[in-house]
Amino acid sequence: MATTIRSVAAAAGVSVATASRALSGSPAVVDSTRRRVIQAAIALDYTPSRLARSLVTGSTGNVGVILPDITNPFYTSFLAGLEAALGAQDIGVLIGDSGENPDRENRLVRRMSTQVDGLVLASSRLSDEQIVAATSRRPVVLANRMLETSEELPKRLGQVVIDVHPGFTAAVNHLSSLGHRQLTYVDGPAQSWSGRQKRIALTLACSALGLPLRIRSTTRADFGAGRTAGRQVAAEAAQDGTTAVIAFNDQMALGVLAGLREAGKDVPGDLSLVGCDDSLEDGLAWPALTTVGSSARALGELAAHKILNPMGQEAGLIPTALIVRDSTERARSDRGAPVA
Amino acid sequence: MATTIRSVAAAAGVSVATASRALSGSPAVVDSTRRRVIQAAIALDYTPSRLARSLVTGSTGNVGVILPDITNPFYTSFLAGLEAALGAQDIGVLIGDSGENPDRENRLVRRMSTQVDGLVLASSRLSDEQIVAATSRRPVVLANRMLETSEELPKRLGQVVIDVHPGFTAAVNHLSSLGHRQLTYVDGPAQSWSGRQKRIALTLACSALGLPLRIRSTTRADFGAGRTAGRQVAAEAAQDGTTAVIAFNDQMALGVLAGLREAGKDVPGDLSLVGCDDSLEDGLAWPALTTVGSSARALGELAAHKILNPMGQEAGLIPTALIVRDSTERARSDRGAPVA
DNA sequence: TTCACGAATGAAACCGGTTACATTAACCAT
DNA sequence: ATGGTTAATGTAACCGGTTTCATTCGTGAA
Repeated sequence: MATTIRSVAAAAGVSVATASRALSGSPAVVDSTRRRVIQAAIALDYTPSRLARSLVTGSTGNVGVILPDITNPFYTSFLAGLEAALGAQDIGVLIGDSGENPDRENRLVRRMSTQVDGLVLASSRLSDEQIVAATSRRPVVLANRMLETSEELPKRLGQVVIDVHPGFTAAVNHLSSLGHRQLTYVDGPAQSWSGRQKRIALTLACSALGLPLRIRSTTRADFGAGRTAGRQVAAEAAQDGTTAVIAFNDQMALGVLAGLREAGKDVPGDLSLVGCDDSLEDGLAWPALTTVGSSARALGELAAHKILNPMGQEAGLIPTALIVRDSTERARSDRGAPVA
Repeated sequence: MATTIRSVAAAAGVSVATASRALSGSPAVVDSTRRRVIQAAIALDYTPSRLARSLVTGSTGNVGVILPDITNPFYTSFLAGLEAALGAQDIGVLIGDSGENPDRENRLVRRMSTQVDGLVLASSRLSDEQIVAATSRRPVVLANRMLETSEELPKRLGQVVIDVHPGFTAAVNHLSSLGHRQLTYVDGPAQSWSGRQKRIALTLACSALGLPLRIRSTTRADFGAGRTAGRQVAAEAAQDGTTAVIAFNDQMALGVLAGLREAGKDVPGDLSLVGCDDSLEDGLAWPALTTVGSSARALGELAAHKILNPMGQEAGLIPTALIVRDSTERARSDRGAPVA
């Protein structure tokens, strides 16, 4: 039923070898023959089977991507960047949603491994050992995660991450200069590697300024978790003196915003709020959210590049910067006072 | 290097045929043998090659999905539903972003066709003929789009759509009962099938009530297009008397919201606003957006079901309903007047 | 005892491409 | 003319599984 290369060869009156060579542009075939073959292929509407080709060449022409949550705009942008960069090279993209579940993620790795040339794991929830193990199946690029190992990295492992330091220290400096003296960080899930990076960056920046930092952990990184955290922050702000909140990502920041409002707090009137990722379209939040921005899309493109050119062991870095909008304001206690 | 079924067979001391049977659970293999083979497979960390299997069985175990824009939350939810439903059956998902470009979409169809068991085209930008042509390669499920053809449908074509009528007529009735007498619909791209459905539903509902409807078309369905449309609506509202706006989708509604605000208009004070898709997380918009809701996720799940069980020619339907929130309010001209 | 039959396993073809190697033919130098 | 190159094409093996068909062996009936 399907039109194979043998039917094309027959139609063109040549052997399958010649047909294959003619279609793949080998120079060892004379022009007149090539024309005949191509004409036959067009006439029969022939499309070569990627499966068969992959089987013999050993390269499949597609890569697998595993994300913790397709729905999250950060991963969506990441995926868009990745897909665009790979699609431009005519490479296919297999996706899997791990639902932040390591077992599921591992199953996806196994499942995909035999039909991709490489795997991109975004914010992987696997253990270092599991990741190293995956490496023995296919080349792997970690995005938004790095191995803890100080030993030499597996040869077939690449890493691309967002460097949160510049953005988060800028955020702390910004809040400090606005007179905020007690910050609260609403963290994401404890296993998250990037969450830890953020905690470190914030802790560093705060201690450099002698500012106290309160860290509030959550189990998920979504709107709902942010909301309950927001309510709690509001309830305890009177005691602990928190006047500014930094959130793990923008979705949680929106949740915090909602939680604070439910508790009768105004942003930025009562508390200032800083998000992360700059994943919200203009005007999507009200007030517009001050956020630590970085391009998830750029991260995706970098990951694509890394999986195609495995050379280079150093981690690829995408920088962050603070994007000041309307959700941060001078601390109430500091209002009217001269600028520091 | 890779561990193949032959190495497993050798290790277990059986032929490849027996190894294959043992692993695929054929009853024609005695238990003791099966155990030996399985042990060998585990010892060698054997994972069967999907490629090789597909080549001979003719079924690949994955489906392709083509979306106009991965970044759009509607398609993201759709994709999430689809991936979840297919993943549960251990079916892989290949994605492609057409960028709303028919040529690109066609290339993706060709590219994927040899490595998937079926194709899901979401809001396809292809012509009816092109879609029918794709059908001859693989079974196709159209999502959010139907063929115009009155002739018999190709046997291998399924359709799943969102039935916009209930939601949109409810929206019109809702606005009408609030005293709005001139509505403006901010449409999406003209080629969009679902856009046409929405125009039809609105026109019908309005004429049933004797309400005039102004339709404003745009070229893209994103925030930016909504914003410029919002500015224009604000500028002309004084002349044409528009007091309520319905948007093609929530992203555009947010754009319209931003555009109106830039022009000094308040929502819902000056104008009421209705979105579509209910794609925004709780509290993501301010004020919370009244919207015509339907579950893109459910549509994705239905598409997954349809591609797995091709039986049934009738289009699958996902209903819509109006979700009233805070962006719609009694028309200013009508305030203080008794409720109709 | 012999034969038929069925159960368990093995040998080999096959899926649709690519590619190493063999073959043919044409051309040039001797 | 003859032998050696080289260019163009053909033959067949191969990728890693599945599946058809053949083979072997044990068992029960004749």
